[in-house]
Amino acid sequence: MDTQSRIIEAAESLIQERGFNGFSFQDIADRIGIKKGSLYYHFPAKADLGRAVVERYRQRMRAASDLIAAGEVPDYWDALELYLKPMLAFGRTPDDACVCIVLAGEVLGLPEEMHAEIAAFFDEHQVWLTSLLEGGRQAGAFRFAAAADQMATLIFSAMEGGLLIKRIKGDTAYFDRVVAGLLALLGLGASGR
Amino acid sequence: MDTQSRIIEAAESLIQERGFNGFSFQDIADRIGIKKGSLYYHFPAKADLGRAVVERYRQRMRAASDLIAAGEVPDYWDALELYLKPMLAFGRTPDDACVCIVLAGEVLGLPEEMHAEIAAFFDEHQVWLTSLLEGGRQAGAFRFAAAADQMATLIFSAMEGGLLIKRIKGDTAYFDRVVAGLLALLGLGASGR
DNA sequence: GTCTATACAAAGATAGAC
DNA sequence: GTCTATCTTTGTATAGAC
Repeated sequence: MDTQSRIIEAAESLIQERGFNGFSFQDIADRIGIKKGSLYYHFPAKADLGRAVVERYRQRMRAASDLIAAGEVPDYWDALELYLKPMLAFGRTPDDACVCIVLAGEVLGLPEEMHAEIAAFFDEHQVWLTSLLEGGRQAGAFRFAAAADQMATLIFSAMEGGLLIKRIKGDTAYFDRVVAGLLALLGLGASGR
Repeated sequence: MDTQSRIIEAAESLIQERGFNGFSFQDIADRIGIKKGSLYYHFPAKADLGRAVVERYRQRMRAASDLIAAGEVPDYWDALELYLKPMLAFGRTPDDACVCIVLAGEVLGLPEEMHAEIAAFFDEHQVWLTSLLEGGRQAGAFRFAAAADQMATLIFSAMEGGLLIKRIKGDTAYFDRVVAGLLALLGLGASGR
């Protein structure tokens, strides 16, 4: 892999572990075996690297929605499952969490350049999940009592919060309970799956 | 107020805004109008201050549960309302969030001394909310489909996650939707209130 | 593209005067 | 208890050689 990508990758995992202000260029240099000074050839400032990390992460987390939006996954249940896959995968390890929710904690300590990227992540997932849920309900695949946008907000918030909490406990069972609670309440389980 | 408390208070709001690695003793000195060196008389190291902040925060957030546990709030609905009050208050401002969920994001970048305090916060709320919900159900005040511990985990995670997300959007309506979704799904609204 | 060297500021922390 | 002064290390960043 090219150096730029390796830098972004190392930065992503450092952010996820310690937050944006919890690592330095030196840490990255150590992890990928390059000298600190060389990093500035690829990213003129730490803020630029931060922005690149979120951009890449955002794009990666959008992969499922793109497939689904393109009509490649006609079944609503398959679509929901595919969409939630990456988050559920984080939940299955003791130490992983969503990069954007970690960064959200530090808001005012972050360079301005990163704010919009992070906010956009939450916005697009909010919009997208809402329309998946609404579509699924109209198609008769999902059944739930509240408004679709409330539903989407609830699901997403619970997963994001759950990831942070399970991690500090080092206990994947915590996140499992979030998911189980969600499934039970959504009445999703009632509709055939 | 005494200097120690003013230091802890300033640190708490700085942590909440920027995370633990996003502020320095200099920032605190500036906020409360004292010299940086003087802070070390009260807290020998930043880690000690961090620990003190979480301890105080934890105690404050336990106030409602203590009252309720002491039998001072006989009605389950009143108890739930009182218990959730501080979190809901965070939700009503654009910039507030729970100190512990902010810190949870930085885990590996935090001094060891803080880990146990933070984990304890989440543990005690998990245990306590579970028993409140279970008690309320048995008393016929609450009605919900899932297990009480799943319910508690879901409610708490959703609020914690929701606070971080509403803050980065600067949009209190986001958190309102979390709460609305929770109420709708819990079927809590169905039982008389 | 990567390295070494270096500038410069800030952070964490200590010592000693008042 | 608070101040000034100082030390040390780290972090961000730049310059110039290879």
